[in-house]
Amino acid sequence: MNHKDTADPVDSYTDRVLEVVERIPAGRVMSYGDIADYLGDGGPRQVGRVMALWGSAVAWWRVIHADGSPPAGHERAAHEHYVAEATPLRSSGPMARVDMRRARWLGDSVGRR
DNA sequence: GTGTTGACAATCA
DNA sequence: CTGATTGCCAACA
Repeated sequence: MNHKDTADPVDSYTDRVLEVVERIPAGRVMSYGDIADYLGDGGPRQVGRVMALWGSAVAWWRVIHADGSPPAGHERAAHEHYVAEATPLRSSGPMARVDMRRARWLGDSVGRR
């Protein structure tokens, strides 16, 4: 029958990444690598690609770099959200970034910190 | 099939 | 803190 099924559910991987982002509570953030690690597949670049395409449909400001810096080109927009969401910031210098040590959120890890 | 690019990450200077 | 370098993986020309 079909030689190859055109399975195009918007990419199962894309759907999985967006679902995790939706799961991130306000005031917390996850790094691209953390999401990839949480899914157990792909890499930080694959997550970044999904966010670039569908990020506008989710809380993209809660997905940032591993060093706590917002995505390129949206630093200003992200900063507005952090203030509104009461995200722990660390303005230890000329540029403000998220305090990953406190804002980093993992799945149902109760024993965080 | 190869080379380049990208909303990345970690390490070194 | 800034910059450069390497590793990683997928999409694109």
